Amino acid sequence: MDIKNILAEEITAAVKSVFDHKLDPKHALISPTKKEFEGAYTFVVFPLVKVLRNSPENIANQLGEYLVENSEHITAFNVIKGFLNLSLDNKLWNAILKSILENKDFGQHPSNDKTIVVEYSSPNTNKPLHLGHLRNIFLGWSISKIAKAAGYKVVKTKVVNDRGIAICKSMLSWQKFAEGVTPESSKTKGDHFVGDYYVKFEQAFREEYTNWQNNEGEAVFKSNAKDGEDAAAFYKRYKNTYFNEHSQLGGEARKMLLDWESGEPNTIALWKKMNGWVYDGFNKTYGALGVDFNDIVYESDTYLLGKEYVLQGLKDNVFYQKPDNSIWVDLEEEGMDQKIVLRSDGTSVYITQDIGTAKVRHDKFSFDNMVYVVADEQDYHFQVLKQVLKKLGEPYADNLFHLSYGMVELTTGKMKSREGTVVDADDLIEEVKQMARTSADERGGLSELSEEERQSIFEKIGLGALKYYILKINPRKWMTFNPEDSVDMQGATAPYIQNAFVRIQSIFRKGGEVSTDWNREVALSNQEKELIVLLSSFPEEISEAMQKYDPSVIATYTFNLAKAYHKFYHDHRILGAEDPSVKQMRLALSKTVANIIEKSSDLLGIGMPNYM
RNA sequence: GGCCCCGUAGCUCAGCUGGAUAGAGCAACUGACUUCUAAUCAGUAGGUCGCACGUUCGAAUCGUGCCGGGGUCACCA
Repeated sequence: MDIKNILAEEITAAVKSVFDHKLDPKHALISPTKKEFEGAYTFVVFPLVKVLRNSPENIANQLGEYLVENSEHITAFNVIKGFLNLSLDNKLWNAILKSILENKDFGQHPSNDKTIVVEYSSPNTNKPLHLGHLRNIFLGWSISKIAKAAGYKVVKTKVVNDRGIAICKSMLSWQKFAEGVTPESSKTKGDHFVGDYYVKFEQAFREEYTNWQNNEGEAVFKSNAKDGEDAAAFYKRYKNTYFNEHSQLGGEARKMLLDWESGEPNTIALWKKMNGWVYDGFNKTYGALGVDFNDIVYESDTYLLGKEYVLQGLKDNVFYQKPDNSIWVDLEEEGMDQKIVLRSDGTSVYITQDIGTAKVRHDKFSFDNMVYVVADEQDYHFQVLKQVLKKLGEPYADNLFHLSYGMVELTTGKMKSREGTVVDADDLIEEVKQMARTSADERGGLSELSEEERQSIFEKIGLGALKYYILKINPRKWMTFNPEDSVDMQGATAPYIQNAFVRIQSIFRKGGEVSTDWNREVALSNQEKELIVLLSSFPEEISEAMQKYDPSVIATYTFNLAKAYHKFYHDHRILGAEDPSVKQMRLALSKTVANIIEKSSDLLGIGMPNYM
């Protein structure tokens, strides 16, 4: 039972009957009436003005009169300009409330027999997760939940970048400096432990580079600097070349990478050991965040993938080869550049792997859609990937979606790992929980609960606040992370939403009992109707969030629902309602609101406490 | 320079598949707790929707051009 559908049908019938015109469903624009006007839903008649060659007021008035006369649901109407505002019968409001209360799966769309693969998180194994990863993880998790609610079968996956020069740096650094210390012996979380050695490598390398600059580097500077380029600028630009051509440490790290690629047993053993430490650490973080995956792809398994497809593409003239044997694709007709797809030595580049991974995934899951949750600095890469797959004739190429999200910046500027201005994920998680605890202590509640229960509540509140703070913003936008705002507990925040839920739980603890059996003629207040309108729109909100790949749609919706409830709660007595039927209706309404708040928040990965 | 994204209240953001007088939250100020949880509610104040043209009954929303900010254009990932 969906109000908008009911109204759309009745309005279509009215248009047919009054004007003998078949209303285009696209023109059946029905939206909740703005608060300052009388009525629950509004039909916009402007699109009919031209075809009916009549004034908006006339059309609206005639339709209104017809509807009040002929519809059992519509009790009154008013017309303002081309807006036909309709009031609905109490019986309908009560019936809708009952149907939502009774439908345990309300919001869940029927299966569409489609599979969607969501790739998110995708960390490197040389350092711990930070704030930027959190935005990625929250978005990926939420989109997975939303897709499921929208009727998809969902596969959550991540690509672990577990190989390459970066992890070799950590390995080499550990070998040189650790003297056998392990995460266990130093009581350090594994990913942080390995990250520390990565930082140590960078420090040692910087020292080495500075030394070199003061000795044989000077000659290189003099012979290679561009006109007018000063030493600082030159050495900044030259850093990579130095690493590859002069550096002792760089040489050792590259040697390690070659050993790894050739499967040298000691190197492989060290690599496995250190990555194992990192995974232990990551798993703790994922656990704390309440997220998981169905499928994990390791780059070490896939980094050679895609080559065969590229060679096939070369045969099919999708690609072309340069004299040095490197293989390229020409996308200039599509407004893009020439891109390399296979190196001259025959090894894969980034995009080669992505081509391979896409194909393998399609073979494995026969997905209909795939979403890559990846930061917007890779917009161009995904445009290219999509176009290349299209050229290769992959049928799913058009169904790839890059959920491109903006960077998270700090109030002090960009996060830079090299400058140590990165907000660590684990630290942040601890801080937000602590803030929730401090806040609860300040208001003196929850003292009667066990420490275990309190801990669980603070996790929900603290993490909820953080998740909501990040997810409420449109993914596309860059955001500035303000630590104070992120743990704000008032206004458009998770705690505000949780508080609405908790208030409802409290009512039921104080003796409220839900029954589906109440007098269906009970009159509802405007606020009660508004709540029902909001509840009814939950399935649509899910569709919209899915269609836009945007969890902020759900975040805004959930806040609006909580807000409407808080207001209702303030202005109405529930347990102390004047009439038993009214009381039952309000209990049913409260229960339904709690259900939908819980489901809707769950789509954001935010849990509801029973007390706060 | 080419391509892409962003620009709405002091701050953070909704609204953008054209629809009513552009909305929230925060911050500021005022008020509401012997009452179902005040992590709440109500009120006041706050706007050249970056600028200019155009499209039409109607533009924050669509188009074109500019201005400002960012990203990207590696045999890195």
